[in-house]
Amino acid sequence: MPLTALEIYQRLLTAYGPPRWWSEDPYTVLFQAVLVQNTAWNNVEKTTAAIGSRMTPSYISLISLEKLEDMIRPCGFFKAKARTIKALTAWFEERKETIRTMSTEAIRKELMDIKGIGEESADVILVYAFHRSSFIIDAYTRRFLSRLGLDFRSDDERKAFFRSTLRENAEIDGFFHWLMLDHGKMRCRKTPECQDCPFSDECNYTKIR
DNA sequence: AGCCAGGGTCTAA
DNA sequence: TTAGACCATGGC
Repeated sequence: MPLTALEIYQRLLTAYGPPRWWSEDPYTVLFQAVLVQNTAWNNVEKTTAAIGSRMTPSYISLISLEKLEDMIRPCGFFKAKARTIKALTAWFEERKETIRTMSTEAIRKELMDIKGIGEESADVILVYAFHRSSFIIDAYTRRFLSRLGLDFRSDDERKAFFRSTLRENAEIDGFFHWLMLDHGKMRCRKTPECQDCPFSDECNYTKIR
Protein backbone atom coordinates (compact mmCIF):
# COMPACT_ATOMS: atom_id res chain seq x y z
CA MET A 1 0.00 0.00 0.00
CA PRO A 2 1.78 3.16 -1.17
CA LEU A 3 1.92 6.24 1.00
CA THR A 4 -0.63 8.98 0.46
CA ALA A 5 0.35 12.63 0.30
CA LEU A 6 -1.43 13.21 3.61
CA GLU A 7 0.56 10.45 5.31
CA ILE A 8 3.80 11.85 3.89
CA TYR A 9 2.93 15.32 5.17
CA GLN A 10 2.11 14.03 8.65
CA ARG A 11 5.38 12.12 8.89
CA LEU A 12 7.39 15.11 7.74
CA LEU A 13 5.65 17.33 10.26
CA THR A 14 6.35 14.89 13.08
CA ALA A 15 9.99 14.48 12.10
CA TYR A 16 10.95 18.03 11.18
CA GLY A 17 8.10 20.36 12.13
CA PRO A 18 7.14 23.04 12.71
CA PRO A 19 8.30 24.26 9.30
CA ARG A 20 9.40 27.78 8.51
CA TRP A 21 7.91 30.04 5.82
CA TRP A 22 10.22 31.12 2.96
CA SER A 23 10.10 34.78 4.00
CA GLU A 24 7.59 37.11 5.61
CA ASP A 25 8.48 39.75 3.03
CA PRO A 26 6.75 39.11 -0.32
CA TYR A 27 9.38 40.95 -2.38
CA THR A 28 12.15 38.84 -0.85
CA VAL A 29 10.30 35.77 -2.12
CA LEU A 30 10.02 37.20 -5.65
CA PHE A 31 13.68 38.14 -5.74
CA GLN A 32 15.03 34.91 -4.32
CA ALA A 33 12.70 32.76 -6.40
CA VAL A 34 14.57 34.04 -9.47
CA LEU A 35 18.04 33.84 -7.91
CA VAL A 36 17.61 30.22 -6.88
CA GLN A 37 16.81 28.95 -10.38
CA ASN A 38 19.17 26.03 -10.96
CA THR A 39 21.48 27.47 -8.32
CA ALA A 40 22.66 26.30 -4.90
CA TRP A 41 20.81 28.00 -2.04
CA ASN A 42 24.14 28.85 -0.47
CA ASN A 43 24.86 31.30 -3.29
CA VAL A 44 21.43 32.87 -2.91
CA GLU A 45 21.97 33.46 0.79
CA LYS A 46 25.35 35.10 0.29
CA THR A 47 24.05 37.33 -2.48
CA THR A 48 20.98 38.25 -0.46
CA ALA A 49 23.10 39.11 2.57
CA ALA A 50 25.37 41.31 0.47
CA ILE A 51 22.39 43.20 -0.96
CA GLY A 52 20.91 43.64 2.50
CA SER A 53 18.35 46.37 2.96
CA ARG A 54 18.71 47.51 -0.64
CA MET A 55 16.54 44.59 -1.72
CA THR A 56 13.40 46.66 -2.14
CA PRO A 57 11.24 47.27 -5.24
CA SER A 58 12.02 50.99 -5.25
CA TYR A 59 15.79 50.52 -5.15
CA ILE A 60 15.95 47.65 -7.61
CA SER A 61 13.79 49.49 -10.13
CA LEU A 62 15.98 52.57 -9.72
CA ILE A 63 19.39 51.03 -10.46
CA SER A 64 20.69 50.10 -13.91
CA LEU A 65 20.43 46.63 -15.36
CA GLU A 66 24.23 46.38 -15.35
CA LYS A 67 24.46 47.24 -11.66
CA LEU A 68 21.83 44.64 -10.85
CA GLU A 69 23.78 42.09 -12.90
CA ASP A 70 26.87 42.78 -10.82
CA MET A 71 24.92 42.45 -7.57
CA ILE A 72 23.57 39.00 -8.44
CA ARG A 73 26.57 37.67 -10.40
CA PRO A 74 27.49 34.95 -7.85
CA CYS A 75 24.15 33.24 -8.47
CA GLY A 76 24.95 32.49 -12.11
CA PHE A 77 22.85 33.15 -15.23
CA PHE A 78 23.08 36.74 -14.09
CA LYS A 79 22.11 38.42 -17.36
CA ALA A 80 18.88 36.49 -17.70
CA LYS A 81 18.08 36.73 -14.01
CA ALA A 82 18.69 40.47 -13.87
CA ARG A 83 16.25 41.01 -16.74
CA THR A 84 13.70 38.78 -15.07
CA ILE A 85 14.05 40.55 -11.72
CA LYS A 86 13.62 43.94 -13.40
CA ALA A 87 10.44 42.81 -15.15
CA LEU A 88 9.11 41.11 -12.04
CA THR A 89 9.81 44.19 -9.93
CA ALA A 90 8.01 46.46 -12.38
CA TRP A 91 5.04 44.10 -12.41
CA PHE A 92 4.98 43.96 -8.61
CA GLU A 93 5.09 47.73 -8.19
CA GLU A 94 2.29 48.16 -10.69
CA ARG A 95 0.15 45.37 -9.36
CA LYS A 96 0.74 45.13 -5.61
CA GLU A 97 -2.45 46.97 -4.63
CA THR A 98 -4.69 44.87 -6.86
CA ILE A 99 -3.21 41.43 -6.40
CA ARG A 100 -5.47 40.62 -3.48
CA THR A 101 -8.51 41.16 -5.67
CA MET A 102 -7.26 38.84 -8.42
CA SER A 103 -7.88 35.12 -8.77
CA THR A 104 -4.97 32.76 -8.27
CA GLU A 105 -5.17 31.73 -11.92
CA ALA A 106 -5.07 35.35 -13.06
CA ILE A 107 -1.97 36.07 -10.97
CA ARG A 108 -0.35 32.87 -12.23
CA LYS A 109 -0.95 33.79 -15.84
CA GLU A 110 0.58 37.24 -15.40
CA LEU A 111 3.63 35.77 -13.68
CA MET A 112 4.09 33.15 -16.41
CA ASP A 113 3.91 35.88 -19.03
CA ILE A 114 7.11 37.39 -17.61
CA LYS A 115 10.13 36.02 -19.45
CA GLY A 116 12.21 34.02 -17.00
CA ILE A 117 9.30 32.98 -14.79
CA GLY A 118 8.24 29.38 -15.36
CA GLU A 119 6.02 26.94 -13.49
CA GLU A 120 8.14 26.52 -10.41
CA SER A 121 8.96 30.18 -9.87
CA ALA A 122 5.32 31.14 -10.40
CA ASP A 123 4.16 28.57 -7.86
CA VAL A 124 6.79 29.62 -5.31
CA ILE A 125 5.64 33.22 -5.62
CA LEU A 126 1.96 32.32 -5.45
CA VAL A 127 2.40 30.30 -2.27
CA TYR A 128 5.07 32.12 -0.28
CA ALA A 129 4.56 35.72 -1.39
CA PHE A 130 0.80 35.84 -1.94
CA HIS A 131 -0.48 32.95 0.21
CA ARG A 132 -2.33 31.26 -2.64
CA SER A 133 -2.72 27.51 -2.80
CA SER A 134 -0.53 25.82 -5.41
CA PHE A 135 1.79 22.85 -5.25
CA ILE A 136 5.44 23.57 -5.96
CA ILE A 137 7.22 20.84 -7.92
CA ASP A 138 10.99 21.25 -7.92
CA ALA A 139 14.05 19.01 -8.17
CA TYR A 140 13.85 18.15 -4.46
CA THR A 141 10.22 17.16 -4.76
CA ARG A 142 10.86 14.92 -7.79
CA ARG A 143 13.83 13.23 -6.12
CA PHE A 144 11.90 12.78 -2.90
CA LEU A 145 8.92 11.15 -4.61
CA SER A 146 11.18 9.02 -6.75
CA ARG A 147 12.99 7.67 -3.69
CA LEU A 148 9.67 6.68 -2.21
CA GLY A 149 9.00 4.68 -5.37
CA LEU A 150 6.37 7.16 -6.53
CA ASP A 151 6.96 7.65 -10.25
CA PHE A 152 5.01 10.01 -12.46
CA ARG A 153 5.10 11.06 -16.10
CA SER A 154 4.69 14.78 -15.50
CA ASP A 155 4.59 17.48 -12.87
CA ASP A 156 0.84 17.77 -13.41
CA GLU A 157 0.54 14.17 -12.25
CA ARG A 158 2.67 14.97 -9.20
CA LYS A 159 0.42 17.90 -8.36
CA ALA A 160 -2.63 15.69 -8.75
CA PHE A 161 -1.11 13.16 -6.36
CA PHE A 162 -0.68 15.81 -3.67
CA ARG A 163 -4.09 17.30 -4.32
CA SER A 164 -5.82 13.94 -4.09
CA THR A 165 -5.45 13.80 -0.30
CA LEU A 166 -4.73 17.43 0.68
CA ARG A 167 -7.23 20.25 0.41
CA GLU A 168 -6.37 23.56 -1.24
CA ASN A 169 -4.62 25.56 1.43
CA ALA A 170 -1.65 27.86 0.96
CA GLU A 171 -0.21 27.21 4.43
CA ILE A 172 -0.23 23.45 3.91
CA ASP A 173 1.31 23.79 0.44
CA GLY A 174 4.05 26.09 1.69
CA PHE A 175 4.82 24.07 4.81
CA PHE A 176 4.83 20.82 2.86
CA HIS A 177 7.30 22.11 0.31
CA TRP A 178 9.58 23.51 2.98
CA LEU A 179 9.48 20.23 4.92
CA MET A 180 10.57 18.33 1.81
CA LEU A 181 13.51 20.70 1.44
CA ASP A 182 14.45 20.21 5.09
CA HIS A 183 14.20 16.46 4.67
CA GLY A 184 16.27 16.48 1.50
CA LYS A 185 18.96 18.62 3.07
CA MET A 186 19.11 16.64 6.30
CA ARG A 187 18.72 13.08 5.12
CA CYS A 188 18.83 12.36 1.44
CA ARG A 189 21.75 14.42 0.31
CA LYS A 190 25.30 13.20 0.48
CA THR A 191 25.03 10.23 2.79
CA PRO A 192 22.95 7.06 2.62
CA GLU A 193 22.43 6.83 6.37
CA CYS A 194 18.70 6.73 6.79
CA GLN A 195 18.18 4.90 10.07
CA ASP A 196 16.28 7.75 11.71
CA CYS A 197 14.54 8.73 8.50
CA PRO A 198 10.73 8.81 8.79
CA PHE A 199 10.61 6.98 5.44
CA SER A 200 13.28 4.37 6.09
CA ASP A 201 10.90 1.54 5.20
CA GLU A 202 9.79 3.03 1.90
CA CYS A 203 12.90 4.86 0.74
CA ASN A 204 14.85 3.59 -2.27
CA TYR A 205 17.84 5.84 -1.64
CA THR A 206 20.47 3.14 -1.82
CA LYS A 207 19.06 1.81 -5.07
CA ILE A 208 18.69 5.15 -6.76
CA ARG A 209 21.94 6.93 -6.18
C1' DA B 1 38.96 18.39 -12.39
C1' DG B 2 34.57 17.59 -13.15
C1' DC B 3 29.87 17.62 -11.65
C1' DC B 4 25.98 19.61 -9.70
C1' DA B 5 22.81 23.14 -7.81
C1' DG B 6 15.31 24.38 -5.19
C1' DG B 7 15.01 26.52 -13.84
C1' DG B 8 13.71 28.65 -18.10
C1' DT B 9 13.98 29.61 -23.09
C1' DC B 10 14.53 28.43 -27.65
C1' DT B 11 14.84 25.28 -31.47
C1' DA B 12 14.27 21.11 -34.05
C1' DA B 13 11.78 17.05 -35.07
C1' DT C 1 4.68 18.01 -27.27
C1' DT C 2 9.02 16.64 -26.11
C1' DA C 3 14.23 16.28 -26.14
C1' DG C 4 18.47 18.69 -26.12
C1' DA C 5 21.56 22.80 -26.18
C1' DC C 6 22.41 26.78 -23.78
C1' DC C 7 22.82 30.08 -20.07
C1' DA C 8 27.20 31.04 -15.61
C1' DT C 9 28.92 30.99 -10.96
C1' DG C 10 30.49 28.73 -6.65
C1' DG C 11 31.27 24.61 -3.75
C1' DC C 12 32.91 20.23 -3.12
